[in-house]
Amino acid sequence: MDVQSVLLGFLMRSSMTGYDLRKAFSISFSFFSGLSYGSIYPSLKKMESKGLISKHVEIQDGAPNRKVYTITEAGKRVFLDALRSPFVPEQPKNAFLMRLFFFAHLSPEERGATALAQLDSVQRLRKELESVRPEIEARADRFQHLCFQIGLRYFENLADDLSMMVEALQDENG
Amino acid sequence: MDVQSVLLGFLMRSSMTGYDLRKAFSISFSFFSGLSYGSIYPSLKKMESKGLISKHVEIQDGAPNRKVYTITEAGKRVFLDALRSPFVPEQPKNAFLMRLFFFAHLSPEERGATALAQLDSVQRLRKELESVRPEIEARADRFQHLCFQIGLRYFENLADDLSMMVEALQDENG
DNA sequence: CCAGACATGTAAACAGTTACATGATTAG
DNA sequence: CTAATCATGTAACTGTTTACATGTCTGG
Repeated sequence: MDVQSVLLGFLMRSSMTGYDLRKAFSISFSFFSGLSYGSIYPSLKKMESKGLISKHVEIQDGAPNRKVYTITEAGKRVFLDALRSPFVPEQPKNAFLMRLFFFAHLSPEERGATALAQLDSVQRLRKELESVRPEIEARADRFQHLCFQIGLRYFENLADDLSMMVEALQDENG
Repeated sequence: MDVQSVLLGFLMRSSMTGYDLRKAFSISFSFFSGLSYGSIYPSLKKMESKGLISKHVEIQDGAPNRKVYTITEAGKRVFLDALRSPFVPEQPKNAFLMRLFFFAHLSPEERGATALAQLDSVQRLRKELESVRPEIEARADRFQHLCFQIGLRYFENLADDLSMMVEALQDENG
């Protein structure tokens, strides 16, 4: 799903500025990496020129004027088409699995330390996710609820795999 | 882990051509998406100019000459450093989760069909992975073995989540 | 005879991140 | 007083895919 479709999706709910969209994304998809302004603002510009969204400028002094975007009928059609289109299943590039693949080149100590570091960071992400759960679920519909659960389970499964590995590696260190 | 480090990793095992490297990658990391020539050949050129690999040309007639690359001592150091470097935990962008997030905009039938399609494609990937298992494990060390198992389990977990979802959506359709 | 493996590479296009540039207001 | 939040945007860079370009050999 490309940036434009995601932005349209959020605009289905309510009109927003680029700044707001970034926040909405980073809250709702806290298990993903964020969306940068460098990709949001150019996308909004493109979508406006294609007539998928319309802009309303709120004059402010001091701060830059707020540009509030609203999805148009054409935009809604494009969004729904994207949502219905068949998708190609994604295969994730996982940096840890790639490292693991070459683990034989490291010493037992280095392997243990690397695996432990990965486990730690996965646990940290998982706890972070759990801590924002109430905030997310407060405004989530049942699908968004499910989405969060699947996202969370992904980290839980990964953590399980990694703890198993850490134990195995510790055994070999004695 | 970037393309260059991965290529160096494979060259640690034996000298190869760009063509061979692509095959090695697509076999070993069948649970990831592949590596294209458009990213392999330029990477090899860069690494050669940095002295990380050296080239030996085998003249062939008819077919283009084979350019066999061998990792240098400098290349080995760079590879090992990359393997030991602390990594940033990755957060996957999962297109299906993004769609799921906006599922409320679809009809119950469309939701069912979309989830089923995703389940199908995950199952297909999983079966494919299972079918190449013997081929992979024949030449794998124990870490590569583990790597494969974790990759496989990722798809198994995903399939479990999805079947649960498909059932839930079928219930709502009656 | 045709598909697929072997083998190399470039160019254009596309997506996205990071860093830069600017500056007011507010909460601790 | 200082960090964070609000608010916009551009430019340079990096990485990657897709399509183009070329041609032989081998197995079914």
